[in-house]
Amino acid sequence: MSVSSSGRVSLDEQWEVLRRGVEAIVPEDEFRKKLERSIASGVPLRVKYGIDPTGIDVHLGHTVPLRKLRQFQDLGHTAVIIIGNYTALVGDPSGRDETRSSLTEEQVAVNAKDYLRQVGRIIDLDRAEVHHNGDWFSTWSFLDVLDLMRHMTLGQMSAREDFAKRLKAEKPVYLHECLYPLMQGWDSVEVKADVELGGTEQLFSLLVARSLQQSESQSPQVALTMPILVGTDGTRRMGKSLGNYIGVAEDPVTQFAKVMSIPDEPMRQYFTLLTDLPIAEVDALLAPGLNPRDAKEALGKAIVTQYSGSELADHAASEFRRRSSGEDPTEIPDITIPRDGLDPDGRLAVPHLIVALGFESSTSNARRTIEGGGFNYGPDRVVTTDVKERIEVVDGLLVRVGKKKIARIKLG
RNA sequence: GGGUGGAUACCCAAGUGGUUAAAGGGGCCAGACUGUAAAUCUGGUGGCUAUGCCUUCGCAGGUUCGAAUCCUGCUCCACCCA
Repeated sequence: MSVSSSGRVSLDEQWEVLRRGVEAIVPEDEFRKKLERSIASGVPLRVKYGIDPTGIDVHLGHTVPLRKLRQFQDLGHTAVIIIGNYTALVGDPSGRDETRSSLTEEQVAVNAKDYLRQVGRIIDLDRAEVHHNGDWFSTWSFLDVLDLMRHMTLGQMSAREDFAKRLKAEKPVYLHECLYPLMQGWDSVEVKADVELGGTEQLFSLLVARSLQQSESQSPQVALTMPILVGTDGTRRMGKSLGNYIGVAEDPVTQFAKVMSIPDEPMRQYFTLLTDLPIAEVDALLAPGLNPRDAKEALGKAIVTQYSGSELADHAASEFRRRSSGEDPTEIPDITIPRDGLDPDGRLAVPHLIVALGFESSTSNARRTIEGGGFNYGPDRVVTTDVKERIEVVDGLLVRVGKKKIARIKLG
Protein backbone atom coordinates (compact mmCIF):
# COMPACT_ATOMS: atom_id res chain seq x y z
CA MET A 1 0.00 0.00 0.00
CA SER A 2 1.18 3.49 -0.66
CA VAL A 3 1.79 5.89 2.12
CA SER A 4 1.13 9.58 1.62
CA SER A 5 3.67 12.26 2.36
CA SER A 6 2.15 12.70 5.78
CA GLY A 7 3.02 9.09 6.60
CA ARG A 8 -0.56 7.98 6.64
CA VAL A 9 -2.49 5.68 4.40
CA SER A 10 -5.31 7.26 2.45
CA LEU A 11 -8.94 6.75 3.35
CA ASP A 12 -9.77 4.74 0.27
CA GLU A 13 -6.86 2.39 0.75
CA GLN A 14 -7.68 1.87 4.41
CA TRP A 15 -11.29 1.30 3.54
CA GLU A 16 -10.31 -1.28 0.94
CA VAL A 17 -8.20 -3.28 3.39
CA LEU A 18 -10.48 -2.96 6.37
CA ARG A 19 -13.74 -3.93 4.74
CA ARG A 20 -12.37 -7.18 3.33
CA GLY A 21 -14.35 -10.11 4.65
CA VAL A 22 -16.31 -7.94 7.05
CA GLU A 23 -19.85 -9.01 7.80
CA ALA A 24 -21.23 -5.70 8.99
CA ILE A 25 -20.11 -2.26 10.06
CA VAL A 26 -22.63 -0.60 12.32
CA PRO A 27 -23.08 2.22 11.58
CA GLU A 28 -21.05 2.31 8.40
CA ASP A 29 -21.06 6.06 7.78
CA GLU A 30 -19.85 6.69 11.31
CA PHE A 31 -16.92 4.39 10.71
CA ARG A 32 -15.96 6.29 7.59
CA LYS A 33 -16.09 9.53 9.47
CA LYS A 34 -13.95 8.16 12.26
CA LEU A 35 -11.36 7.05 9.73
CA GLU A 36 -11.43 10.43 8.02
CA ARG A 37 -10.99 12.24 11.29
CA SER A 38 -8.16 9.97 12.29
CA ILE A 39 -6.33 10.55 9.04
CA ALA A 40 -6.84 14.30 9.24
CA SER A 41 -5.78 14.60 12.86
CA GLY A 42 -3.14 11.89 12.88
CA VAL A 43 -4.73 10.37 15.95
CA PRO A 44 -5.04 6.60 15.56
CA LEU A 45 -8.33 4.85 16.18
CA ARG A 46 -8.60 2.76 19.29
CA VAL A 47 -9.69 -0.65 18.11
CA LYS A 48 -10.88 -2.98 20.81
CA TYR A 49 -11.00 -6.71 20.76
CA GLY A 50 -11.96 -8.76 23.79
CA ILE A 51 -11.00 -12.34 24.48
CA ASP A 52 -12.20 -14.44 27.34
CA PRO A 53 -9.49 -16.80 28.52
CA THR A 54 -11.79 -19.79 28.69
CA GLY A 55 -9.73 -22.36 26.88
CA ILE A 56 -6.22 -22.63 25.65
CA ASP A 57 -6.20 -23.49 21.98
CA VAL A 58 -6.42 -20.51 19.65
CA HIS A 59 -7.70 -21.76 16.32
CA LEU A 60 -8.23 -20.22 12.91
CA GLY A 61 -11.76 -19.17 13.86
CA HIS A 62 -10.30 -16.86 16.50
CA THR A 63 -7.82 -15.47 14.03
CA VAL A 64 -10.54 -13.95 11.86
CA PRO A 65 -11.12 -10.92 14.09
CA LEU A 66 -7.50 -11.02 15.26
CA ARG A 67 -6.26 -10.70 11.70
CA LYS A 68 -8.58 -7.78 11.20
CA LEU A 69 -7.15 -6.21 14.32
CA ARG A 70 -3.68 -6.74 12.92
CA GLN A 71 -4.72 -4.95 9.74
CA PHE A 72 -5.79 -1.99 11.83
CA GLN A 73 -2.40 -2.08 13.52
CA ASP A 74 -0.59 -2.15 10.22
CA LEU A 75 -2.54 0.93 9.17
CA GLY A 76 -1.26 2.75 12.23
CA HIS A 77 -4.22 2.31 14.55
CA THR A 78 -4.05 1.16 18.13
CA ALA A 79 -4.98 -2.38 19.02
CA VAL A 80 -6.62 -2.54 22.42
CA ILE A 81 -6.89 -6.10 23.66
CA ILE A 82 -9.12 -6.88 26.58
CA ILE A 83 -8.37 -10.06 28.41
CA GLY A 84 -11.75 -10.83 29.89
CA ASN A 85 -10.64 -12.42 33.10
CA TYR A 86 -13.82 -11.20 34.78
CA THR A 87 -16.22 -11.75 31.92
CA ALA A 88 -14.80 -15.28 31.71
CA LEU A 89 -16.18 -15.85 35.18
CA VAL A 90 -19.62 -15.18 33.77
CA GLY A 91 -19.33 -16.96 30.45
CA ASP A 92 -20.36 -15.39 27.17
CA PRO A 93 -23.89 -16.51 26.32
CA SER A 94 -23.63 -15.23 22.74
CA GLY A 95 -24.68 -17.80 20.23
CA ARG A 96 -24.85 -20.46 22.88
CA ASP A 97 -27.80 -22.75 23.32
CA GLU A 98 -26.73 -23.56 26.82
CA THR A 99 -25.03 -21.93 29.76
CA ARG A 100 -21.29 -21.90 29.68
CA SER A 101 -19.65 -23.71 32.51
CA SER A 102 -18.00 -21.14 34.67
CA LEU A 103 -14.33 -21.09 35.47
CA THR A 104 -12.42 -20.42 38.61
CA GLU A 105 -10.20 -17.39 38.95
CA GLU A 106 -7.09 -19.56 38.97
CA GLN A 107 -7.98 -21.28 35.73
CA VAL A 108 -8.66 -17.96 34.14
CA ALA A 109 -5.33 -16.53 35.24
CA VAL A 110 -3.44 -19.47 33.80
CA ASN A 111 -5.38 -19.37 30.55
CA ALA A 112 -4.87 -15.65 30.14
CA LYS A 113 -1.10 -15.94 30.00
CA ASP A 114 -1.26 -18.75 27.53
CA TYR A 115 -3.71 -16.84 25.41
CA LEU A 116 -1.49 -13.83 25.05
CA ARG A 117 1.36 -16.00 23.92
CA GLN A 118 -0.79 -17.45 21.17
CA VAL A 119 -2.35 -14.15 20.21
CA GLY A 120 1.15 -12.81 19.77
CA ARG A 121 1.46 -14.94 16.67
CA ILE A 122 -1.01 -12.65 14.97
CA ILE A 123 -0.96 -9.34 16.80
CA ASP A 124 2.11 -7.23 17.35
CA LEU A 125 1.85 -7.15 21.11
CA ASP A 126 4.65 -4.61 21.46
CA ARG A 127 2.45 -2.07 19.78
CA ALA A 128 -0.79 -3.16 21.41
CA GLU A 129 -2.49 -2.12 24.63
CA VAL A 130 -3.48 -5.04 26.80
CA HIS A 131 -5.99 -4.70 29.62
CA HIS A 132 -7.61 -7.18 31.95
CA ASN A 133 -11.17 -6.27 32.71
CA GLY A 134 -10.75 -7.54 36.25
CA ASP A 135 -8.58 -4.45 36.75
CA TRP A 136 -11.72 -2.36 36.97
CA PHE A 137 -14.47 -4.85 37.76
CA SER A 138 -12.68 -6.22 40.80
CA THR A 139 -12.85 -2.79 42.43
CA TRP A 140 -16.57 -2.39 41.94
CA SER A 141 -19.07 -2.12 44.73
CA PHE A 142 -22.53 -3.61 44.63
CA LEU A 143 -23.90 -0.16 43.89
CA ASP A 144 -21.74 0.05 40.81
CA VAL A 145 -23.19 -3.21 39.59
CA LEU A 146 -26.71 -1.92 40.17
CA ASP A 147 -25.98 1.18 38.17
CA LEU A 148 -24.71 -0.91 35.31
CA MET A 149 -27.79 -3.09 35.37
CA ARG A 150 -30.02 -0.05 35.09
CA HIS A 151 -29.05 0.25 31.46
CA MET A 152 -30.97 -2.70 30.20
CA THR A 153 -34.45 -4.15 30.49
CA LEU A 154 -35.53 -7.73 30.73
CA GLY A 155 -37.34 -7.30 27.44
CA GLN A 156 -34.21 -6.20 25.63
CA MET A 157 -32.30 -9.03 27.14
CA SER A 158 -34.80 -11.75 26.36
CA ALA A 159 -35.15 -10.49 22.81
CA ARG A 160 -31.67 -11.67 21.95
CA GLU A 161 -31.83 -14.71 19.78
CA ASP A 162 -29.74 -16.99 21.94
CA PHE A 163 -31.76 -16.28 25.08
CA ALA A 164 -35.06 -16.38 23.23
CA LYS A 165 -34.16 -19.78 21.81
CA ARG A 166 -33.27 -21.15 25.17
CA LEU A 167 -36.42 -19.83 26.78
CA LYS A 168 -38.49 -21.41 24.07
CA ALA A 169 -36.68 -24.71 24.46
CA GLU A 170 -37.30 -24.51 28.21
CA LYS A 171 -33.60 -24.33 28.91
CA PRO A 172 -32.33 -22.15 31.70
CA VAL A 173 -31.13 -18.61 31.32
CA TYR A 174 -29.29 -17.50 34.41
CA LEU A 175 -29.31 -13.94 35.60
CA HIS A 176 -25.54 -13.63 35.72
CA GLU A 177 -25.47 -14.34 32.02
CA CYS A 178 -27.47 -11.20 31.46
CA LEU A 179 -24.63 -9.27 32.99
CA TYR A 180 -22.25 -10.38 30.28
CA PRO A 181 -23.11 -7.92 27.51
CA LEU A 182 -23.19 -5.10 30.04
CA MET A 183 -19.75 -5.95 31.30
CA GLN A 184 -18.38 -6.24 27.80
CA GLY A 185 -19.96 -2.92 27.00
CA TRP A 186 -18.43 -1.30 30.03
CA ASP A 187 -14.99 -2.43 28.90
CA SER A 188 -15.48 -0.15 25.91
CA VAL A 189 -16.17 2.76 28.23
CA GLU A 190 -13.02 2.04 30.22
CA VAL A 191 -10.76 1.95 27.17
CA LYS A 192 -12.64 4.60 25.18
CA ALA A 193 -12.97 2.36 22.16
CA ASP A 194 -13.58 3.83 18.71
CA VAL A 195 -14.15 0.51 17.07
CA GLU A 196 -14.85 -2.92 18.46
CA LEU A 197 -14.30 -6.14 16.58
CA GLY A 198 -16.23 -9.30 17.12
CA GLY A 199 -17.96 -12.22 15.51
CA THR A 200 -21.40 -11.86 13.99
CA GLU A 201 -23.06 -13.18 17.12
CA GLN A 202 -21.36 -10.43 19.14
CA LEU A 203 -23.39 -7.64 17.56
CA PHE A 204 -25.75 -7.38 20.50
CA SER A 205 -22.95 -6.90 22.99
CA LEU A 206 -21.09 -4.54 20.69
CA LEU A 207 -24.14 -2.33 20.48
CA VAL A 208 -24.71 -2.32 24.24
CA ALA A 209 -21.34 -0.64 24.48
CA ARG A 210 -22.59 2.20 22.32
CA SER A 211 -25.36 3.15 24.68
CA LEU A 212 -23.12 2.83 27.72
CA GLN A 213 -20.52 5.06 26.10
CA GLN A 214 -23.15 7.61 25.21
CA SER A 215 -24.44 7.69 28.75
CA GLU A 216 -20.87 8.43 29.82
CA SER A 217 -20.66 11.23 27.24
CA GLN A 218 -18.23 9.33 25.06
CA SER A 219 -18.39 9.09 21.33
CA PRO A 220 -19.92 5.66 20.74
CA GLN A 221 -17.86 2.94 19.16
CA VAL A 222 -18.48 1.44 15.78
CA ALA A 223 -19.23 -2.26 15.74
CA LEU A 224 -17.35 -4.21 13.14
CA THR A 225 -18.41 -7.82 12.92
CA MET A 226 -16.65 -10.64 11.18
CA PRO A 227 -18.31 -13.76 9.79
CA ILE A 228 -18.09 -16.96 11.76
CA LEU A 229 -15.56 -19.27 10.20
CA VAL A 230 -16.88 -22.72 9.41
CA GLY A 231 -14.84 -25.63 10.65
CA THR A 232 -13.13 -28.37 8.69
CA ASP A 233 -16.45 -30.17 8.37
CA GLY A 234 -17.65 -27.30 6.22
CA THR A 235 -20.92 -26.84 8.06
CA ARG A 236 -20.64 -25.98 11.71
CA ARG A 237 -18.66 -23.10 13.16
CA MET A 238 -15.08 -23.85 13.93
CA GLY A 239 -14.76 -24.83 17.55
CA LYS A 240 -12.59 -26.89 19.78
CA SER A 241 -15.43 -28.87 21.24
CA LEU A 242 -16.72 -29.74 17.79
CA GLY A 243 -13.38 -31.21 16.84
CA ASN A 244 -13.40 -29.36 13.52
CA TYR A 245 -10.71 -26.81 14.22
CA ILE A 246 -7.25 -25.98 12.96
CA GLY A 247 -5.12 -24.67 15.79
CA VAL A 248 -2.55 -21.94 15.26
CA ALA A 249 -0.08 -23.84 17.41
CA GLU A 250 -0.45 -27.11 15.54
CA ASP A 251 2.46 -28.39 13.51
CA PRO A 252 2.65 -27.37 9.85
CA VAL A 253 1.97 -30.84 8.46
CA THR A 254 -1.19 -31.21 10.53
CA GLN A 255 -2.36 -27.71 9.70
CA PHE A 256 -1.86 -28.29 6.02
CA ALA A 257 -3.58 -31.67 6.04
CA LYS A 258 -6.52 -30.19 7.88
CA VAL A 259 -6.88 -27.40 5.35
CA MET A 260 -6.84 -29.96 2.57
CA SER A 261 -9.60 -31.87 4.28
CA ILE A 262 -12.12 -29.05 4.19
CA PRO A 263 -14.90 -29.32 1.62
CA ASP A 264 -14.57 -27.17 -1.49
CA GLU A 265 -17.41 -24.81 -0.64
CA PRO A 266 -15.83 -22.86 2.22
CA MET A 267 -12.60 -22.25 0.29
CA ARG A 268 -13.54 -18.74 -0.70
CA GLN A 269 -14.38 -17.90 2.88
CA TYR A 270 -11.05 -19.26 4.02
CA PHE A 271 -9.15 -17.28 1.39
CA THR A 272 -10.99 -14.09 2.25
CA LEU A 273 -10.77 -14.33 5.99
CA LEU A 274 -7.54 -16.18 6.57
CA THR A 275 -5.18 -14.93 3.88
CA ASP A 276 -4.15 -11.65 2.33
CA LEU A 277 -4.26 -13.01 -1.22
CA PRO A 278 -5.82 -10.34 -3.44
CA ILE A 279 -9.40 -11.20 -4.27
CA ALA A 280 -8.61 -11.19 -7.98
CA GLU A 281 -6.09 -13.95 -7.42
CA VAL A 282 -8.59 -15.90 -5.37
CA ASP A 283 -11.10 -15.61 -8.20
CA ALA A 284 -8.52 -16.97 -10.60
CA LEU A 285 -7.73 -19.92 -8.35
CA LEU A 286 -11.37 -20.78 -7.87
CA ALA A 287 -12.31 -20.36 -11.53
CA PRO A 288 -14.53 -23.17 -12.76
CA GLY A 289 -12.71 -25.85 -14.70
CA LEU A 290 -9.62 -25.77 -12.56
CA ASN A 291 -8.91 -28.55 -10.12
CA PRO A 292 -10.08 -27.36 -6.70
CA ARG A 293 -7.23 -29.39 -5.30
CA ASP A 294 -4.74 -26.81 -6.54
CA ALA A 295 -6.65 -23.93 -5.03
CA LYS A 296 -6.82 -25.79 -1.75
CA GLU A 297 -3.11 -26.39 -1.85
CA ALA A 298 -2.47 -22.68 -2.38
CA LEU A 299 -4.81 -21.99 0.51
CA GLY A 300 -3.04 -24.43 2.77
CA LYS A 301 0.35 -22.98 1.95
CA ALA A 302 -0.84 -19.43 2.50
CA ILE A 303 -2.23 -20.30 5.91
CA VAL A 304 0.66 -22.44 7.10
CA THR A 305 3.16 -19.83 5.94
CA GLN A 306 1.68 -17.31 8.34
CA TYR A 307 2.52 -19.47 11.29
CA SER A 308 5.57 -21.42 10.22
CA GLY A 309 7.12 -19.69 7.23
CA SER A 310 7.02 -20.62 3.56
CA GLU A 311 9.74 -23.24 3.79
CA LEU A 312 7.86 -25.37 6.28
CA ALA A 313 4.65 -24.73 4.40
CA ASP A 314 6.15 -26.13 1.20
CA HIS A 315 7.48 -29.07 3.10
CA ALA A 316 4.05 -29.72 4.58
CA ALA A 317 2.54 -29.59 1.12
CA SER A 318 4.97 -32.10 -0.34
CA GLU A 319 4.52 -34.35 2.66
CA PHE A 320 0.84 -34.27 2.06
CA ARG A 321 1.30 -35.19 -1.58
CA ARG A 322 3.46 -38.10 -0.63
CA ARG A 323 1.00 -39.40 1.82
CA SER A 324 -2.02 -39.05 -0.41
CA SER A 325 -0.24 -40.87 -3.20
CA GLY A 326 0.15 -43.76 -0.83
CA GLU A 327 3.73 -43.28 0.26
CA ASP A 328 4.84 -43.12 3.83
CA PRO A 329 5.72 -39.70 5.20
CA THR A 330 9.38 -38.73 5.29
CA GLU A 331 9.39 -38.51 8.99
CA ILE A 332 8.02 -41.50 10.79
CA PRO A 333 7.94 -41.38 14.56
CA ASP A 334 9.84 -44.06 16.44
CA ILE A 335 7.81 -45.73 19.12
CA THR A 336 9.53 -47.86 21.69
CA ILE A 337 8.14 -51.30 22.46
CA PRO A 338 9.60 -52.94 25.53
CA ARG A 339 11.42 -56.13 24.64
CA ASP A 340 10.14 -57.97 27.67
CA GLY A 341 6.57 -57.57 26.47
CA LEU A 342 7.27 -59.95 23.62
CA ASP A 343 7.05 -63.73 23.41
CA PRO A 344 10.23 -65.73 23.87
CA ASP A 345 10.40 -65.95 20.08
CA GLY A 346 10.04 -62.17 19.69
CA ARG A 347 6.42 -62.13 18.61
CA LEU A 348 3.40 -60.18 19.72
CA ALA A 349 -0.31 -60.55 19.01
CA VAL A 350 -1.43 -57.82 16.63
CA PRO A 351 -4.12 -56.26 18.85
CA HIS A 352 -1.63 -55.87 21.65
CA LEU A 353 0.93 -54.36 19.37
CA ILE A 354 -1.58 -51.74 18.21
CA VAL A 355 -2.50 -50.85 21.76
CA ALA A 356 1.15 -50.72 22.79
CA LEU A 357 1.78 -48.23 20.00
CA GLY A 358 -1.08 -46.09 21.26
CA PHE A 359 -3.00 -46.36 17.99
CA GLU A 360 -6.10 -47.76 19.62
CA SER A 361 -7.41 -47.37 23.14
CA SER A 362 -8.32 -51.00 23.78
CA THR A 363 -7.60 -54.42 22.40
CA SER A 364 -11.28 -54.78 21.59
CA ASN A 365 -11.10 -51.68 19.47
CA ALA A 366 -7.87 -52.81 17.87
CA ARG A 367 -9.47 -56.10 16.92
CA ARG A 368 -12.28 -54.38 15.14
CA THR A 369 -9.88 -52.23 13.18
CA ILE A 370 -7.84 -55.28 12.23
CA GLU A 371 -10.90 -57.20 11.13
CA GLY A 372 -11.87 -54.23 8.99
CA GLY A 373 -8.56 -54.37 7.15
CA GLY A 374 -7.20 -51.19 8.70
CA PHE A 375 -3.88 -52.64 9.77
CA ASN A 376 -0.76 -53.40 7.76
CA TYR A 377 2.97 -53.63 8.38
CA GLY A 378 6.36 -53.80 6.76
CA PRO A 379 7.62 -52.29 3.51
CA ASP A 380 5.20 -54.48 1.54
CA ARG A 381 2.24 -53.40 3.62
CA VAL A 382 1.20 -56.86 4.58
CA VAL A 383 -2.43 -56.81 5.65
CA THR A 384 -3.73 -59.27 8.14
CA THR A 385 -7.30 -59.49 9.31
CA ASP A 386 -6.57 -62.28 11.75
CA VAL A 387 -6.70 -60.91 15.27
CA LYS A 388 -4.87 -63.94 16.59
CA GLU A 389 -1.88 -63.55 14.37
CA ARG A 390 1.35 -62.97 16.22
CA ILE A 391 3.83 -61.06 14.15
CA GLU A 392 7.55 -60.93 14.68
CA VAL A 393 8.41 -57.57 16.16
CA VAL A 394 11.84 -56.36 15.07
CA ASP A 395 13.67 -53.06 15.26
CA GLY A 396 12.64 -50.73 12.47
CA LEU A 397 9.40 -52.52 11.62
CA LEU A 398 6.87 -50.16 10.08
CA VAL A 399 3.35 -50.45 11.40
CA ARG A 400 0.36 -48.63 9.96
CA VAL A 401 -3.21 -48.26 11.17
CA GLY A 402 -5.52 -46.51 8.78
CA LYS A 403 -4.08 -43.75 6.62
CA LYS A 404 -2.79 -41.48 9.30
CA LYS A 405 -1.23 -43.59 11.96
CA ILE A 406 2.22 -44.90 11.28
CA ALA A 407 5.23 -45.71 13.44
CA ARG A 408 8.64 -47.30 13.24
CA ILE A 409 9.16 -49.76 16.03
CA LYS A 410 12.09 -49.44 18.30
CA LEU A 411 12.76 -52.26 20.68
CA GLY A 412 13.66 -51.07 24.10
C1' G B 1 -43.51 -23.21 49.22
C1' G B 2 -46.81 -26.26 45.65
C1' G B 3 -47.12 -29.04 41.05
C1' U B 4 -45.32 -31.58 36.65
C1' G B 5 -41.70 -33.82 33.72
C1' G B 6 -36.92 -35.85 33.40
C1' A B 7 -31.72 -38.53 34.20
C1' U B 8 -30.09 -44.65 28.94
C1' A B 9 -23.39 -45.49 25.81
C1' C B 10 -19.18 -39.69 22.79
C1' C B 11 -24.04 -36.64 21.69
C1' C B 12 -29.33 -36.88 20.63
C1' A B 13 -32.82 -40.56 21.40
C1' A B 14 -36.02 -45.58 21.53
C1' G B 15 -36.92 -49.15 24.98
C1' U B 16 -41.87 -49.80 30.84
C1' G B 17 -40.14 -57.71 33.47
C1' G B 18 -37.16 -62.43 29.60
C1' U B 19 -33.58 -63.71 21.85
C1' U B 20 -31.28 -56.35 25.34
C1' A B 21 -24.26 -55.26 25.05
C1' A B 22 -29.37 -52.43 24.73
C1' A B 23 -33.52 -49.87 18.22
C1' G B 24 -32.70 -45.35 15.31
C1' G B 25 -29.90 -40.88 14.07
C1' G B 26 -25.48 -37.86 14.54
C1' G B 27 -20.45 -37.94 15.37
C1' C B 28 -16.18 -40.91 15.16
C1' C B 29 -13.02 -45.22 13.30
C1' A B 30 -11.81 -48.65 9.26
C1' G B 31 -12.54 -50.24 4.05
C1' A B 32 -14.13 -49.01 -1.27
C1' C B 33 -14.45 -44.89 -4.57
C1' U B 34 -11.91 -39.97 -5.41
C1' G B 35 -9.08 -34.76 -6.63
C1' U B 36 -6.92 -34.72 -1.02
C1' A B 37 -11.80 -33.69 0.18
C1' A B 38 -17.09 -33.69 0.03
C1' A B 39 -21.04 -36.92 -1.51
C1' U B 40 -22.02 -42.16 -1.94
C1' C B 41 -21.47 -47.39 -0.56
C1' U B 42 -19.74 -51.33 3.17
C1' G B 43 -18.38 -52.73 8.09
C1' G B 44 -17.64 -51.20 13.05
C1' U B 45 -18.44 -48.09 17.43
C1' G B 46 -18.31 -51.24 26.55
C1' G B 47 -13.99 -54.24 28.35
C1' C B 48 -10.86 -58.72 28.68
C1' U B 49 -5.92 -63.26 29.27
C1' A B 50 -11.65 -63.89 23.76
C1' U B 51 -15.82 -68.26 19.92
C1' G B 52 -16.04 -67.75 26.32
C1' C B 53 -16.09 -64.40 30.46
C1' C B 54 -16.91 -59.63 32.91
C1' U B 55 -19.18 -54.75 33.38
C1' U B 56 -22.99 -50.91 31.84
C1' C B 57 -29.15 -47.59 31.39
C1' G B 58 -28.25 -40.99 37.74
C1' C B 59 -26.86 -43.24 43.10
C1' A B 60 -28.03 -46.89 47.08
C1' G B 61 -31.01 -50.70 48.55
C1' G B 62 -35.24 -54.17 47.65
C1' U B 63 -38.90 -57.60 44.92
C1' U B 64 -38.13 -61.64 41.25
C1' C B 65 -35.79 -67.74 38.55
C1' G B 66 -34.84 -63.14 35.71
C1' A B 67 -34.74 -55.74 36.12
C1' A B 68 -32.75 -50.27 31.91
C1' U B 69 -37.88 -51.76 32.86
C1' C B 70 -41.51 -52.99 39.27
C1' C B 71 -40.92 -50.95 44.69
C1' U B 72 -38.35 -47.69 48.53
C1' G B 73 -34.98 -43.93 49.71
C1' C B 74 -31.47 -40.42 47.86
C1' U B 75 -28.94 -37.02 44.40
C1' C B 76 -29.19 -33.91 40.35
C1' C B 77 -31.85 -31.14 36.40
C1' A B 78 -35.73 -28.50 33.87
C1' C B 79 -40.49 -26.26 33.41
C1' C B 80 -45.13 -24.36 35.48
C1' C B 81 -47.93 -21.95 39.61
C1' A B 82 -46.99 -18.77 43.82
